[in-house]
Amino acid sequence: MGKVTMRDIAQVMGVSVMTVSNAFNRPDQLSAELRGRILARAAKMGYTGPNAVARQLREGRTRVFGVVVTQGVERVFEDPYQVILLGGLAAELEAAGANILLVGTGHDDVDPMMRVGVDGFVGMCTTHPMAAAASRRGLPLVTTDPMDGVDGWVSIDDRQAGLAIADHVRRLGHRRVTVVVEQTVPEHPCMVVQQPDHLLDLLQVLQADGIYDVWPRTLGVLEGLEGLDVDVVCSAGSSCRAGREAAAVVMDRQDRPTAVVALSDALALGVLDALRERGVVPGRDVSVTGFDDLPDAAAGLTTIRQPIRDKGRLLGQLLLGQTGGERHIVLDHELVVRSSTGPAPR
Amino acid sequence: MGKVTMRDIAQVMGVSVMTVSNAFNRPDQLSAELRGRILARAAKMGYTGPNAVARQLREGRTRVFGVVVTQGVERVFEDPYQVILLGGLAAELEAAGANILLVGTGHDDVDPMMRVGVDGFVGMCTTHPMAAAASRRGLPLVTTDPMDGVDGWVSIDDRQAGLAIADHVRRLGHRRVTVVVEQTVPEHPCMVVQQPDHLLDLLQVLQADGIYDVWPRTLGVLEGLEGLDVDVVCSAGSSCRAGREAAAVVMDRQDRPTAVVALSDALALGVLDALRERGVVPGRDVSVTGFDDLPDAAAGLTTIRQPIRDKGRLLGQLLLGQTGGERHIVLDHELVVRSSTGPAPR
DNA sequence: TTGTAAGCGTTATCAA
DNA sequence: TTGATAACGCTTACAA
Repeated sequence: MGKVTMRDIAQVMGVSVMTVSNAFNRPDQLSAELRGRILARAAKMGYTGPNAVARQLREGRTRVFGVVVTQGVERVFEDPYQVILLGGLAAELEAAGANILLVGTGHDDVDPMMRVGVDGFVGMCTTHPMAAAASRRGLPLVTTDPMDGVDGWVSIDDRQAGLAIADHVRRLGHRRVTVVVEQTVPEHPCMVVQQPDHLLDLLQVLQADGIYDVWPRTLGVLEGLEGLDVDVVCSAGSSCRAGREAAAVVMDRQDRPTAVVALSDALALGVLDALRERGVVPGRDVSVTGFDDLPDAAAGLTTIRQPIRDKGRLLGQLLLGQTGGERHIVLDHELVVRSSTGPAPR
Repeated sequence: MGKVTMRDIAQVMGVSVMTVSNAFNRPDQLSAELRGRILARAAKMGYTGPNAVARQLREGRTRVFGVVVTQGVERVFEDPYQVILLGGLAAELEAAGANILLVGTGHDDVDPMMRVGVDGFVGMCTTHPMAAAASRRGLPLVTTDPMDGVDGWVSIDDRQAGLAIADHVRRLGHRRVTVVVEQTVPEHPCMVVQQPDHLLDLLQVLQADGIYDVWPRTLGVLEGLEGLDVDVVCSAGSSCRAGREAAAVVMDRQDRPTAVVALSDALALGVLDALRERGVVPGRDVSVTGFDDLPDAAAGLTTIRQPIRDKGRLLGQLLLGQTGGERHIVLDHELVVRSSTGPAPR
């Protein structure tokens, strides 16, 4: 029961396995009458249709693409940026009859990347170490950020975007700025306020290991703020909650900054919450900027707009081989100024 | 290239295929020296490790579970409820070394449910028609709502919860109430204001087809509001946007209700947005209720709290066969009263 | 410690 | 229209 195969049916009906197979896949290859009898009999025997895995083996492809995330699968769902991106990817793949497999980092010694049956991988942001792993599989691999040795990537010019944000803040007259950086490495403590120079050293190490991928963005921001009085706070991931925690650290110190530059909207929205809780008015008392232009940012967050959904779509097309020659795609971004930023109070 | 198999390696090295297999899977089954040579040679030949699909076929399992969604994969990501549930499920499965496959409804004539290599299915809410399809595969199937013929489900007592909401609204003195119902069938027009009786007829048909699964909740609400002046609005899905649209219809009529009962928080949050845009103060001018207690509801939405994440976790355990005998799990819910509801204005 | 044989369940090819 | 044969790439059981 449940273990019925085409062979069983063929045997019982006195036909060949091939005929049974054809009954399921190639109706035109046999008489309607025989086909009907086979299907009926198969149903009666509890046959549940051609085994998917056997078929995949035989056909040499799975119609499944793996999305690789290093922070534990469930974290993906907490980050709106990733959720939107995934939505675009899903739309594209689904239209092509392909499915998405969420691949975690594994728990024990086994590397799940090696055991999943997929036709290719998408490396989500913050997941660079998996590049090597995916390459080991010898399968197509595309990523959400520029990276060497992959078969394609889709990104914006993160460094320029970082510069644009910094420039905006500087022009508003802010001289005392806190940058909230997403810290993706669990081993390193979060929420530590550091001087930029020391932080850059750390980040550069991470970047060299391929772990820290908002490096260009961070670099652009810090470069653009050079000469000002800058602090950096590392947050635990890119979520609203993390942003709130970060803001708590910043705001409860004496010597508050007049501007907080968060490296993602998710973080920035958390910062805004924390400010309001303290009766601080964003854009007047303290300016706040984000990055991504999530839907929630429309309520008044100054940020960098990037076409997140399109990123996902294009990654899907890249994977499906639908795009022409260009496999390194740089999308446009745009500074969107809203009410969360204003002139530095004097 | 890329097509190297164990046999190739075995041939080249003059050993058996089995030895090569062992070199990769059973280090203790051969001398470290030989193993080292094999691995080195394999790498040199461009072998990328044991073929995942072949292994799955041979081992008779994939370590993958399919999450079935009927509304198109990307819609899942728009619904916070589903996202949270998925997070819990992912955490549980990942801990067991299993992965999640997002299964869409397919585009052409092919039914993806029949072609994916999985060990079982999770039927997300609003996806009942897939129950039959999943059953056709003869694989374990668990769902987020009570359903016959499945191997398990995890839910709350939706009808009681609906009654609790209605009761709360009634006690506050509201006599003119609009219920916002999630309409999941694309074929039917949305945003149509209907009298409850006619709506119930429609919903009952959908329910009979297994398409409308907040049926108990809806029934509880309408039952609890019986005798009052009740209108019903059908929204397009359960999202903030849909809620905003629904509220627009409601509020722009003369003869506004004094209370809006939305059947999900996502909808309710959209309703709140729409009210505020119109200068209407929630809880004073118009009361609003939701359902789920999403994080965003904490800002002031009266709602029903249900352990969404736990639902996902338990579904995972059910699928992995980790729960004891009980395969029909009813979780607790709780009415949470916040500022979005208040006495009916007179 | 290494090798042999026999599938896992399907589909492509080519012959009948 | 139908059937026999040979893969697809691997691993379990058992033998050497």
